[in-house]
Amino acid sequence: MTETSSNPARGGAQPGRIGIGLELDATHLKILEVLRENGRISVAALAERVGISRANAYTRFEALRADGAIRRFTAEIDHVRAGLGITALIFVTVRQQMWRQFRAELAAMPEVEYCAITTGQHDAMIQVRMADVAAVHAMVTERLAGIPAVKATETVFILDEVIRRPYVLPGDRAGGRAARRTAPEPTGPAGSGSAAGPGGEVPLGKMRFVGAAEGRGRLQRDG
Amino acid sequence: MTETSSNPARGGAQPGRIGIGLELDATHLKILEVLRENGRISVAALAERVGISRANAYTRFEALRADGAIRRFTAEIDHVRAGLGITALIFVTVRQQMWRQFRAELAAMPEVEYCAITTGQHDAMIQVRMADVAAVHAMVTERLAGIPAVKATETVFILDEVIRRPYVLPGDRAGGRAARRTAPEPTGPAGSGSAAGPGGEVPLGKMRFVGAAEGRGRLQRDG
DNA sequence: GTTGAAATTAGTACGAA
DNA sequence: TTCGTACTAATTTCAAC
Repeated sequence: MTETSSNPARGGAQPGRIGIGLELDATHLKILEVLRENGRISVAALAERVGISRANAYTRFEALRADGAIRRFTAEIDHVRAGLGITALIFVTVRQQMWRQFRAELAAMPEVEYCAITTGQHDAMIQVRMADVAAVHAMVTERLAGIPAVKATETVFILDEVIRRPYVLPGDRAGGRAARRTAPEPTGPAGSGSAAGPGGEVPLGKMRFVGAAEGRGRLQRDG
Repeated sequence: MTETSSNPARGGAQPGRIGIGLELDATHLKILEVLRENGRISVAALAERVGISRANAYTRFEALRADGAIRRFTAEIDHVRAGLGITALIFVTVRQQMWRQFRAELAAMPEVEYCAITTGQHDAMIQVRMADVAAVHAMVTERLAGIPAVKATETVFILDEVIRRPYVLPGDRAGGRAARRTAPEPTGPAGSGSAAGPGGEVPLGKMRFVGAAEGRGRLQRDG
């Protein structure tokens, strides 16, 4: 690695592209698994871990980058140590046909770590990291509220981040315990009590899949 | 870098720790900014970009790792290319006093990319990546439903991920356009007056901050 | 797809400002 | 503290197998 290491084939990974450029085999996935845990590992060490030759590792490594399967390498930073100890989720209802504006405005907000368009009651979910609660409040009321495309917002604070994995990969199948649903969980706690019984009936009634239309209108009518 | 590069001073970064181990100055933040964009950059190139000597860069680099400000380095992977094209958010209501079990079960689910404890209507938000919609359904109904600690769930699908930044850093202040809507914020947020502006009243009425108690009970009563 | 050797680069240790 | 330099070790590239 010399310098910026910008992805040379980014152009090929642009949205709208359909075809898959690269067939990912088991070796590719293994490489990704290692790289996910240690993005700074040398290709030589990577080859040893995956069990392939160095030249092969270099080839595949470069192919994964060129294909776009590996977007980039980054450092996981402790935001609390970095001075941004407050994390909040802002659910946004967007005025129809103002999506383009909404996205443009959002792109100009560096405090936004994540933004996804969702089904369900709201239209988008924004995750922000701030120095304090007041900053979140200011962000919502002064900035988001000023965007015409934003019809309404709902903010919740994140109290703790239990799990944070860089990226889930296929093959991340529950190798541990749990999961085997109706079957007897080995180490899993709670004996058959509330949920799935011996017969394996899962209480679906308490589960909700929220479609795009449901629930709308509660925050819809605003000034 | 030799091999796995496990953080040597991880012990000092364990949860519960209060004091700040390292005062982050402007140079540290600059290093983090570069590393966030290119986690595989060599320390030599890093030094050049930040404008410090190589020796200094090595010292600070190691200090940031030892302190825990840099948690680890990782590869950003295109999940669609990796075969996990469906992303969903699952909002979970957790039975009180069963949090420990909930967290333990969650830890055994590798498909979970992110899980945060939140205020608001629900208690936790889980983000999962799956190969297809059916897998999400199976995950919710067969796995989550089987956890006694899970009282109810609400699932929404992510249609598009507009913004995805590795980590927000202080100094990520809106330098672009936009935002300057009603109030002329200099740099930092949290101005004295929460909203307002010259003559610009911000419609606070459509904004909602959702506390921990509000809205509870809708999904609370289940079988 | 693999192995081995050459050239380049990275990481370390030291003294000086 | 930070910088500059020299030394050692490792990585990457390129070749032939």
